[in-house]
Amino acid sequence: MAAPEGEVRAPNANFPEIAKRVRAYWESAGVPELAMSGHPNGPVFRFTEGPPTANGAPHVGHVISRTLKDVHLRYRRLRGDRIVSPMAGWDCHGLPVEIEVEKRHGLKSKKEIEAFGVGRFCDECRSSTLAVASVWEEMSHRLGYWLDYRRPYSTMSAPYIESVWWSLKELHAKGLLEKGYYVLPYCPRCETPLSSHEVAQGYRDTTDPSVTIRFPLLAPGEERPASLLVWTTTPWTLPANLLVAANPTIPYVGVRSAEGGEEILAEAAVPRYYPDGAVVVHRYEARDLAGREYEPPFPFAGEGAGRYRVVLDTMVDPAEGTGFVHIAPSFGPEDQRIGAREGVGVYDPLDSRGVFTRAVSLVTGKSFKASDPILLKDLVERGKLARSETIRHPYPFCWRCGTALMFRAIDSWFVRTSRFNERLVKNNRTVTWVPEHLRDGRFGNFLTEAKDWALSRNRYWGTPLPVWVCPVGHATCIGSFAELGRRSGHKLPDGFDPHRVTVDAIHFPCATCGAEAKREPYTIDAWYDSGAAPFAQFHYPFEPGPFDPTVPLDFVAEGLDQTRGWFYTMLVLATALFDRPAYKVAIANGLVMDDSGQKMSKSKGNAVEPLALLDRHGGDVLRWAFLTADYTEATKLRESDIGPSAARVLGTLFHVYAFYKQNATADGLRPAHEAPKPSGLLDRWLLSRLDTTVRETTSALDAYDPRRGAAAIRSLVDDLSTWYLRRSRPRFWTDADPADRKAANDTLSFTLGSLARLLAPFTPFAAEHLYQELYGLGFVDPTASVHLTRWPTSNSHFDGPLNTAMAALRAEVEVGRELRQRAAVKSRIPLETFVVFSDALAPLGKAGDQIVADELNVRVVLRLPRPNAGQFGPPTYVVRPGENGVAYALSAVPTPELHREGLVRESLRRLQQARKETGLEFTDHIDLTLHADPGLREPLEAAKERLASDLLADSVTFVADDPGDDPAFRSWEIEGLRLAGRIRRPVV
RNA sequence: GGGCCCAUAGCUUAGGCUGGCUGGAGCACCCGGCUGAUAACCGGGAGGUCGUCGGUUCAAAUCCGACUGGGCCCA
Repeated sequence: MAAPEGEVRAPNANFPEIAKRVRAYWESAGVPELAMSGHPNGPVFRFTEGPPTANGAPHVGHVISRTLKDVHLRYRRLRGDRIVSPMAGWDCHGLPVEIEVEKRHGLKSKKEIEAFGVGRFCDECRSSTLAVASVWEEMSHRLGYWLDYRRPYSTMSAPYIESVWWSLKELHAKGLLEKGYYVLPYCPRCETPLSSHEVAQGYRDTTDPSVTIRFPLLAPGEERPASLLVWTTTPWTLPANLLVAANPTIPYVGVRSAEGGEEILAEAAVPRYYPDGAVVVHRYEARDLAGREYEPPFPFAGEGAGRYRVVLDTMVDPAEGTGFVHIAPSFGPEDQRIGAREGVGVYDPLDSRGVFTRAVSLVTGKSFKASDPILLKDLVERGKLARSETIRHPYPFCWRCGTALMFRAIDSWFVRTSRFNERLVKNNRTVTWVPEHLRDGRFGNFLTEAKDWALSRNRYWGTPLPVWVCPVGHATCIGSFAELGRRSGHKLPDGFDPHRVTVDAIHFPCATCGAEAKREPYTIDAWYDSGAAPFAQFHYPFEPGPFDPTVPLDFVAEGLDQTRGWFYTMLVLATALFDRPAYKVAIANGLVMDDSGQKMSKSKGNAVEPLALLDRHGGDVLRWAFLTADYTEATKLRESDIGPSAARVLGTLFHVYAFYKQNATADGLRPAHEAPKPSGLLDRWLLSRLDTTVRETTSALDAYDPRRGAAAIRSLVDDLSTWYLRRSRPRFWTDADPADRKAANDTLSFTLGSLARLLAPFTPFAAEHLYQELYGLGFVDPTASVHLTRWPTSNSHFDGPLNTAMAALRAEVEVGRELRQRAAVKSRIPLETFVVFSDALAPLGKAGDQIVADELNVRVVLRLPRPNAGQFGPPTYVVRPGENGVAYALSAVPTPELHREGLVRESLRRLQQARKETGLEFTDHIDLTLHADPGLREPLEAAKERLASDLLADSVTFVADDPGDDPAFRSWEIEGLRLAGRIRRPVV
């Protein structure tokens, strides 16, 4: 609905517009730079920006974590801290970048990449990397997240890589970086192993075969042919079968099969396999079966010592399958362990792309997954397939390219995190987690079970693993470019690029044996790069910088998904390198859901684009919405809810400011920078409330709970507008008591200025706008920014009893209003008496009673001892009991005199409205001409002086003749009496 | 399959650790008032099995257990 003409609206309460204007000021005046370089001698507040993947666009979840980070950084700056470091950062290496370049150039395999040229490929990766950096920066600017974007750290820069090398050498020297041949999750498309935390991101439900195969026991001489029933969901691993494992703790039985043979399985599995009943012909202990030999399902692996027999292992789950597990040591971690124990070697018939080699003639040239049906068909033809079904279960896929992963044994370099699990746990115990339960819950559990970190990747675009190995196998880990130059005998050129090709080309004689050492052809997990950010961003230890290896970061914040990612890798590196926690406080925000509670994702099409969202609402509004929601939980983003929550606070505050500005016009009225010392009740109360809010907000932000701080501010703004200002309005425009007007002006302006500073961390644009406007700073001087001021301190105005008494007084007023409504007398008509029957004193003495009288529009507020209550009652009074034996009574009937006064007030209100609708400012003088019916004319004439002063009328003239429908007049009917009035600007 | 977290009015939520009076508040809604007042202000009203079931207790939104739904993580 359109606003009625002439209605006064809060100016400039368009938050996206305000944000634009403020941003323009910040950028042209250089405010962020000044703020970020401020307090050079202040206490150090250690922070590191978690580097976003530089080729992935930001999503709404990032808006939350960036808001949380910015709130605390701004707060610390206002407290006088020096933030080390406010550097923005980019995570530039790794598969995501490679995959994008592969797509762009239509490269489908590593072979094609090598044909394309590794150097050229890496150049493409490098240049594609920062393509979305500008989107991130724009998002951050609109959100008001201040970082140093001009000198960001980048995980692909040479100094950064050198720091990473330094750290790897440290780990190597401590024996924590080792090569091994282990079964790892492996992506056949990317042709590289992945780490467990990468795998964790890619589980999806999928349908696989669920088949039971007969493994005939070799039992020359036995009359009845017996087979082991072996269950698997990966038929493609059967050609690599070398053993069958049984559980030593459970009983097995032989059951007569349809063909008359015997099928052996765990007794517990019988009901699942033979729901219609089974004829048990034999009972076995597991140890009876141990050592029995069987005919392998496929012959390709060939003979080998100890192969194709039953072994015992407790890892066999009695509740699943048949109680026999087929063991292919190259394709499962447990399989590898058992195979190694039994000394049967490994057999891996797949090439690096997961394609069967010639050795398995049946499926040669087929990929592992595609081989399942062919192998199964062959088993059927040979009568080996006992049962064939499908199963729906979670299975891991490559988190970046989506290909089904496999587990396979492969050479890889590891960080031996399992050797210092307890220290990870111990260091984590010192961390203040928000939410708290993460510490010993999800994150803590993960640490206890942390496995070795498979660090190496058989890829191209990443930090090269700085390990050179000679043919004998002596490994040399290089910890700096200088060391590499020394070893190789050539000084490295200026602008040396420590990536593959360049680094691969460097060989040197092995320090131990003199043979030529070549680099291990791996890059490292990009998560290691980001975990190194706290020190590598400073090129530690090669350059003097603010990094202190003995001290953890004060604060980090990221999405909950980073518990396995950045939060984890930082902790691992801090523990391994410096034997201390990585951070003191860690905030993890929940994911953002759409308005129906579904996870947002591009594929579902329900993702909200953060730039568009910021455009529509402005950074302040979005920040406020997220800060006042429970951001530690999954947060539903309902766009219709975003606006109102902030408008409630900021809109109200801007209105109060607009009121202030409109009235602070008298000579000598200036906004107060220092706390005034007013004597008036309301002023003292407001300053006390302000101080309460300063204390509460400070304690909330100190405890990393911005939500509590925001609630405190909201409460103050509400009290400011709906009580202080409502009760104080006339003080701002009457010249009757200049001292009082100044006191009101000082109190209000000081409170507004303090609120601007309190809001600065929460809603930086609106806070700046209010501050600049209030003090008339003009949006030009960078040093005058609210973000360069100091955080408000608690002052001497705090007055607990005053806060309590005012609350009690407001409760009395509430009761009075209720009674007035029961009396059915409009507030405009004054009533005689409001009585409080209580033994307690008036909450705020006479001044307080005056407020009550004004609020209720009564002549007198009486306080009487309780026993008197009986003398007051209907019909003269409306009464109401209160708490603790207190009672209230209000005159129910206005006297004729009061009624006349009500008529005057009603007329005044109409005329004021008319003034406003005529388009006059409050300061414009008028000439007023009135015609009224006799019953109205008499009280109006009696109140002529009041009419003149309230309406700023230089003349008030009564005319006896009804002006009729003269368009210069407006007319009203008041309680059945006619009033007509003409408002004119005075003729000069 | 295992673990962690969440559930209070149509919406956003306070309270929960430490059990105790009619479970507060804001938005939206209805009635009325007020206005030198904004996305207003003031009074009143309606709206809650505090997810469900069970247990402990004189007493449970709160403590315990199970379940349902949602989210996340592990395997």
